[in-house]
Amino acid sequence: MDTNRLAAALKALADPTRLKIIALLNTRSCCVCELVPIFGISQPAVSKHMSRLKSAELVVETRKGQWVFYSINRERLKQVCCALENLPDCSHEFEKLAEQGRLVTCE
Amino acid sequence: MDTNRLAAALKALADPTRLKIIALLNTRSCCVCELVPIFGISQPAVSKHMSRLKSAELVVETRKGQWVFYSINRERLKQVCCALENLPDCSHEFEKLAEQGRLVTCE
DNA sequence: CTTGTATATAACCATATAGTTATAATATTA
DNA sequence: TAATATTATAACTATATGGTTATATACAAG
Repeated sequence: MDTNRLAAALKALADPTRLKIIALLNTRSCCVCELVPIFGISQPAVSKHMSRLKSAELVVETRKGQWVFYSINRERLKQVCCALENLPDCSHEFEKLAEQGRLVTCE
Repeated sequence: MDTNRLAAALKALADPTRLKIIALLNTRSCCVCELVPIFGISQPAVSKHMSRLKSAELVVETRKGQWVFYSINRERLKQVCCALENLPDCSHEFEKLAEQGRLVTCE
């Protein structure tokens, strides 16, 4: 996963409400109307959070009658963790700097 | 690490520029004047990014003469990964919902 | 077909964010 | 001390974000 994609996924996670939603879904799938009383924010606010998490592929939705159940995408979450633990090598950037004589070699 | 603190740390990481800075520092410590030509943004912009990373304790600074070298705080980054991999248990929230008769038990 | 429940979307608002330029502060060097 | 280089801060701007209310859509049950 390149840094741009990783940053986008982290952005989806980098909000206290969405992060707790992910923690909740890690325990059990649930629907919007269950999340509303937990967070004390409006139903549209919860829907928007779910939409962001869905865009980041961190959750998947399944309609069951009038309810839409959201489940965590553990694969994706694992990918994010792995990407964070295995940051891309950037030596080439330092080589470029060296070529340009911009490398600061201190002491 | 509670979800609020984790969200704050993720926010610091959830930006393409800062994420790449972290990747660069993972290869080698460096100073602001080296980062400026890499990203092609202004020096104050880089300084602000470093300030955010420092606030999140993801980097530490060391002044060496006229330069300020920034190094990655691998411990902290590891903490973030671990926290993401071990999300807090939220069963109590579902128990509360059940008590309130708000749990949606579908099918 | 109408009513009620659940969810999504639209329009809006206040605040946060990532950049800019200008300037101040810190350290080196002549 | 004066001049130069590096970094940080201040003030500003445009855009993104997280919330709101109002409304539309989807499904279930009379």
